[in-house]
Amino acid sequence: MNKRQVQKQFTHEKIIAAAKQIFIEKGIINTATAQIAEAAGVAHGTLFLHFPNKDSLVIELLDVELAKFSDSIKKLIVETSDIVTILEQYLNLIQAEEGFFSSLARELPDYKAELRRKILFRESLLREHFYRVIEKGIEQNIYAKVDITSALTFLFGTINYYLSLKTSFVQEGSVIEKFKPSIIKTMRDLLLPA
Amino acid sequence: MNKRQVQKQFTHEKIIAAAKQIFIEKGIINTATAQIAEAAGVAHGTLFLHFPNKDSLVIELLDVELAKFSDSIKKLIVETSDIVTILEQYLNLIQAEEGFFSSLARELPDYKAELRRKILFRESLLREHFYRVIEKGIEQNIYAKVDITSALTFLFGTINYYLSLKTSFVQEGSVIEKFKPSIIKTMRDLLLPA
Amino acid sequence: MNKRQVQKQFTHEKIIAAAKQIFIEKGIINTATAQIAEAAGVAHGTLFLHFPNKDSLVIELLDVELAKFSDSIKKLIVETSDIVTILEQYLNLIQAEEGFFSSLARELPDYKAELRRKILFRESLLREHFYRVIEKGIEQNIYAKVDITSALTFLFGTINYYLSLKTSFVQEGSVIEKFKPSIIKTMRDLLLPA
Amino acid sequence: MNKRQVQKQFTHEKIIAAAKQIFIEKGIINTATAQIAEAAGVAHGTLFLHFPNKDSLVIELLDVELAKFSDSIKKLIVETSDIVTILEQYLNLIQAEEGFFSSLARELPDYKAELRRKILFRESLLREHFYRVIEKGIEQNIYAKVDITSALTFLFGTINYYLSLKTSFVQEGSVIEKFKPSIIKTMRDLLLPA
DNA sequence: GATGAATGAGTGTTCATTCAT
DNA sequence: TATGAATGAACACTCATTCAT
Repeated sequence: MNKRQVQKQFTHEKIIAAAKQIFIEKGIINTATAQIAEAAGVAHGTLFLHFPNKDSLVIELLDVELAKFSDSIKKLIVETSDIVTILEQYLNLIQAEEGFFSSLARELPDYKAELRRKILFRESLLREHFYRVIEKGIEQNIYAKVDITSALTFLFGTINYYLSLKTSFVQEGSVIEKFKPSIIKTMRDLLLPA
Repeated sequence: MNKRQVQKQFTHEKIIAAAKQIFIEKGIINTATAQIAEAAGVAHGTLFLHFPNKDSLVIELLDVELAKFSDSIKKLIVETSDIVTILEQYLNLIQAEEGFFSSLARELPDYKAELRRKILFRESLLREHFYRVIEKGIEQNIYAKVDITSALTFLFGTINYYLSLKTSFVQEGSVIEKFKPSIIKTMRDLLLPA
Repeated sequence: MNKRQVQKQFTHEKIIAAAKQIFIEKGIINTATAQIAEAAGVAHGTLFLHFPNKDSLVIELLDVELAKFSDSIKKLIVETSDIVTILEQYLNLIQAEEGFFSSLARELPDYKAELRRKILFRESLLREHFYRVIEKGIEQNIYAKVDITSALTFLFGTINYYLSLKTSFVQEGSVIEKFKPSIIKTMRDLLLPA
Repeated sequence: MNKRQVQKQFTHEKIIAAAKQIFIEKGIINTATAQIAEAAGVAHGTLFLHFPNKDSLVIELLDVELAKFSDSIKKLIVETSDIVTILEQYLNLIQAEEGFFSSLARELPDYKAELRRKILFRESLLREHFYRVIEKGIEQNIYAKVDITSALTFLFGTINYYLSLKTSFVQEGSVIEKFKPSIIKTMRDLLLPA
């Protein structure tokens, strides 16, 4: 990669980084492209040199971040078989990027159908992993015979709920941290009833 | 109330009614005040005579609707003691106004803090009712000893999740209807494990 | 008409008048709506209160002006039967609004198909009037048996040519005035050959 | 010419060729320089290495093309003395490059004064040729004693009119072909009245 | 000589809010 | 009380031109 390409990629990353920062701070849908460019330290027009339109920027931003996240999760799930441990670590991963996931949860319903589909598809892949772990546990009589699909929607729905309304639940600090014990407890109540 | 006041209230209601209709159809945040006024059959400026700004209109609209809804729920909960029956009827009530609740769930994260607080406060009242019913059931050894708070967040989180992403889950018809059995099943799995 | 309506119409006319002025001076396609608004002494947004978009403004401007012109022509043609006299007066009418017609001729090829069709339709009505006058003259053996349609395209094409390239033919003053004798002479050569 | 110069000229020609293609397809005024560069297979910046600005490119493009055309015409006129034959062949030459001439006619009024002057100068040279042929015919009592200058403006004006509004007169195919008979007939009516 | 990333002023259009009528 | 014309900042996006590589 020559200097030119390095420079270009650097600019690209500056834009994505600035966009991510803004995304976390206040969401990106209601942020003007001019502000994103300014935060990135590039001219407004430059943004459109790297992304054909605002949507594409958002899509790439989310795609990249979610891909990173997916990788971490996959690794995690392969290494562990206990649902509680997996859940604990999954929540830790979310907590580590809570600003990001909070914005995502908040804005998700406003995204264009295509982007929403992409994101929900990733979620469904994740769900499948959880599904198999629980399924196996049920087969081995470790977990109660629950409706796995609904149990998972409970799980994902709850996490989403807390994330999307984060600012209503905590003034500062992490929502996930605050509610982690209760989320885990309930999944345990469901899968391992006394 | 003299004639003038009657007229004023009538206009006020026309605006709220039109706003509600629009709120259900496409949400209100991305609807121009001019369109709301037009739908209400009043001048654009009239809207600002009745509401100091757009936010106030949204606040009142939601307040009124949620108050009505709360009343129905209260009645329901007083009359019944079985959580599954209550849940069933609660979901029916939501389903009856699904357009409204779907828009609410979608837009909730975008509302100003004050409005969000109001709405969540109402939800917390509701939660308390559910809480007491479950608590009683646990005391009477009918339900398992679950963490009630988290169980309820699971419940509300899930419903919120389906509502906010309604269009991703159903092309037409009701999401609540579609997932009602699974929601109820999971609550039952949680409270009444085999 | 109450004060409100008067005021509105006044603003509307101010915009149209400013637009016409600009249209004559430099054409309107390459003029920003902000400049038109400024010239009219109204806010930029006001322009879009009176016209849904820039095209509509152009269409109304041309429609109104061409309608006025058409009326004058109709009157003229009804009153006169000698083609040379008609032509002379027709050219005088164009000359009276030469700035306008020059811009029109210049921009015509750039207009959206619909607008171009509208304008050419008006021209075709005009052409019909000329057609009938010449046809009658031929029947009465006053004029030579020319192909009327092509003769008229020669006429309109020529006028259009001079108008669209006005600035290339005269530095100041009127192109129509300059070439009127030659245009009339040629039509005479064609219809009344020695 | 060394290798570098050869390369440079090659690039130069590639740009001109691409520009011509685009000019014919959709005009060049409303085409971005980036698109022209892309069509030429060179970098955007390269274009400005060969032409100080967009206008210069247009000027050279038209100059080269019109020079070629002029040569063909000159040859044609030298070889023939009958105005109808010349006219027929002149129209054939235009028709052979109708896309080019149609774009030219459409955009001509929008060009900068200097370019317009250049183009009209070439036209005037052409006109002179026609002038002399007709003048000779009149002297020899073959043609009627018409005002030659105006007759020629009629001719050029008409052709220009059809070309500039080509899309309004034919959906596909050639305008010149369509109106050739009528153009010729009218010139004949004018020069050779019954 | 060629490249192509960067620039930034400019475009048409929207919309919550104001205020004279 | 009700009206609706007017405002102007804000928006996403374009493009001829520059200049470091």
